[in-house]
Amino acid sequence: MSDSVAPGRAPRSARQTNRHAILRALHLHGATSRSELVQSTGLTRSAVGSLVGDLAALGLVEEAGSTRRDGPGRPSSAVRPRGTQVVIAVDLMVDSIGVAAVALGGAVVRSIRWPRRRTAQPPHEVIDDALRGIERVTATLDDDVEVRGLGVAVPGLISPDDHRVLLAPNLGWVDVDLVAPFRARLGDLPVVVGNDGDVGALAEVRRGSAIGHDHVLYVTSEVGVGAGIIAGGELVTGSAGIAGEVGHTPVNPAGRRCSCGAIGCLETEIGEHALLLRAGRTIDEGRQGIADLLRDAAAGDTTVIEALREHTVWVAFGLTGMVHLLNVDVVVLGGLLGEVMPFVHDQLAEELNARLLPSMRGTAVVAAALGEDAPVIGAAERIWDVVIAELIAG
Amino acid sequence: MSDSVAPGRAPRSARQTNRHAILRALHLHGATSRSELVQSTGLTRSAVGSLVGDLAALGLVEEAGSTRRDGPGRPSSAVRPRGTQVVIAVDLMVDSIGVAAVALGGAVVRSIRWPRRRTAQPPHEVIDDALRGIERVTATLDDDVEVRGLGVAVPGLISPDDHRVLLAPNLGWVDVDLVAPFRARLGDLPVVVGNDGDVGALAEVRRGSAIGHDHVLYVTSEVGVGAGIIAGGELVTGSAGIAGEVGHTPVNPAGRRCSCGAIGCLETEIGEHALLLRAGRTIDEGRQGIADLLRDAAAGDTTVIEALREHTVWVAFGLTGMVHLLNVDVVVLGGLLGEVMPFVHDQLAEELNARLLPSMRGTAVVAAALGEDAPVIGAAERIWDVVIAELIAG
DNA sequence: GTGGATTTGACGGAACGGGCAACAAATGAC
DNA sequence: GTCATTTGTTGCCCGTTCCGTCAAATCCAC
Repeated sequence: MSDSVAPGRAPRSARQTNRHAILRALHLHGATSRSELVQSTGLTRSAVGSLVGDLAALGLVEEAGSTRRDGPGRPSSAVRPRGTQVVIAVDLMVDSIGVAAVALGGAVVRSIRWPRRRTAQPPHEVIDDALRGIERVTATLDDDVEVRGLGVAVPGLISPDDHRVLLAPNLGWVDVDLVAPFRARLGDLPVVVGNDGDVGALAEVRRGSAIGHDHVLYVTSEVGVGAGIIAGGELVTGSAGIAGEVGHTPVNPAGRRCSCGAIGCLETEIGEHALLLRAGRTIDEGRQGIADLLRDAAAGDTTVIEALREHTVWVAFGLTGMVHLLNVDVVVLGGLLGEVMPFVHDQLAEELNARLLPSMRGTAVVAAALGEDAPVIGAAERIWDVVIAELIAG
Repeated sequence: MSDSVAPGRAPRSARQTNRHAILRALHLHGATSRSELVQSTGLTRSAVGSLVGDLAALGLVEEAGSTRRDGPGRPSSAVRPRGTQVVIAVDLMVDSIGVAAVALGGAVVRSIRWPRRRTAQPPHEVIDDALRGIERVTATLDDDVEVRGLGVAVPGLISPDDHRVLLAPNLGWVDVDLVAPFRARLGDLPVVVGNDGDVGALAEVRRGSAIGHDHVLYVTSEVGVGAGIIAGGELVTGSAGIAGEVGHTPVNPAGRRCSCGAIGCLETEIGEHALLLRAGRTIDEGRQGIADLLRDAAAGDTTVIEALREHTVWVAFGLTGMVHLLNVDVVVLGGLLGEVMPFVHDQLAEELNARLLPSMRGTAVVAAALGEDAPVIGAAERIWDVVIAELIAG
């Protein structure tokens, strides 16, 4: 039970809470007028003025120009996060590694991505590769830019306590510590490691196609299938931080054998391999095979279109249980599931709605807006949450 | 996005927050020494003393006697919720109606339950029936007892905004307002209506077999199957307040036709009717049929035992997806699923663990400790949360 | 253009609540 | 019985927000 949550040891911590509320609002919504801040926080003009002054003194925000054209009255000055504060985000995917510098407020300042061999590789090689990418990114940043933290997205199970990678089957990793090696090379910056499904959900709900929704299910598939859950506006990571591991849920007793040993897991029905096999192709083609397949679908290849149709039946089948359990506003599909959406959206919406209870038929299904960048952006959001809390305390 | 959450307009609202923290701790953990409150809240002795004084002046708590026998030092006085503050909780089940008076701190002061015909009945008849029960309960309360609110549990979909019963298939109700009629007869008390699965989960996590756990899945079945979710210590009710409606999730394409029109819903595999049919009995026997069946199982009836075995396979199958998605500490089974646990616990734990990912194999499965009282106790918890917030504000 | 209405920002005083330190009270250990 | 230890109480201090007032900046009507 969340019990020892110390209440606001007012007044000092009340000010922290209020500073946090303002900085968080600026991070999430971008430039905001001071009068809007007064309304959204419920604080008085004097309090907001004082708090914004604090944040400006810390170099986190700046006030610039007036903003308002509706009605009389003195225009309110705009407060916006300064672009000189960034975090670095790293996304270790199966096929590629992405690195980005993301400013307070969510702007992606720099972003690079390069391919990776889809084979098991020892962690230290991957870490070195990522560090070279980080250096390429930081080298191009302006001199006055400060790096405040590092966020990492990994397709695996992450310990919520010490952020070790407990298991990443698709990378071939078992119990890998990423925090120490990264921190050793980057100074004592705060480092956060998150599951790609979890941070992907966070990215889509803050910067992507589910903005403004409090109840969101994000499902993504490459080789594996993962999900991220937002309930009541908060990320649900589960008891051991491994919520959303839906890939090995049994769905088809008449299905193929899964890498986990069971028969007919969701992953064996809606993962990349499943789609390639349904279309009569081999699973060795990887991302390129999927790209080829989608090009053929666009060209009208009936075999591929039929494979997509079958695939979509199983996607709807798998989503039904999750939506019934969670009652979300919107289901966001990333990875392969997002890529095929242009071809299957109508069929998927129809099949899903047919299976859902009448009360849930309004549930929207959309493709991820951020595509393959979702995890890296989500990793940035995760670390920004931590950094904001730390900066405020100082 | 939960955005307009006004931060602590300190200092006044900080005091509310602190009062709330203390009263909530007393409600959840019962009598607590003042020094324990100092530790758990992080406040100073003076602040706790002042806050407890407030609560005592409001008639909500009392200080009585000393408590401490470990080591030297002045013993700390115990603070405990006063039993003169109660809420009324009502549970409208398919087979029965329960009414209880529950004190601050969770003690059940009075509790009655009487059977109901398992047929559709117009709402006003049920409400009148419940009101008579409420009067029977309140009539026996001491004169100095104050009733502060009413909580209702209903097996149906409840609007989170106005607490209307949008749909209760097993009661035969569509869009029923319970709040107005109850409030009309009980004065302007706060009234809260909740789904039986949701409040059942709350009851088990606060007063039952999942105390202390932050991530809990509660699954219950009578005729229908419902679930309640606790994630991060908070009840997850979903976008429209109808999370946990897992009964009509498709699980068995080769199954029977469900009342909802689909084939092989979870409800048609693990509901009461499913078990009765598997054992070769008719579905008209209702609760009595289940009681007979369990008696026969205890007596060693092999047909029934085989039916329970099959039933359990499907329970494990259904739970697998939910546990993979939510990664809970513990799964609590109520209703029929709890009643059969003595016969199937080992098989269920084994089958579930065999299907779960290795990282989740520690997930515990237990029978609900509160049995059929879970919804009524949970309804009391829901309304107490509201009442506590109101009392604190005053 | 000019003056009034309106909204916002800044400043000073007031109230409120928790932290802190000193002291009194209640117990166990010797 | 004395001392160490822990707890409750009291008075004072300090930080934070709130409130009222005034100046500044804009829109609008004339």
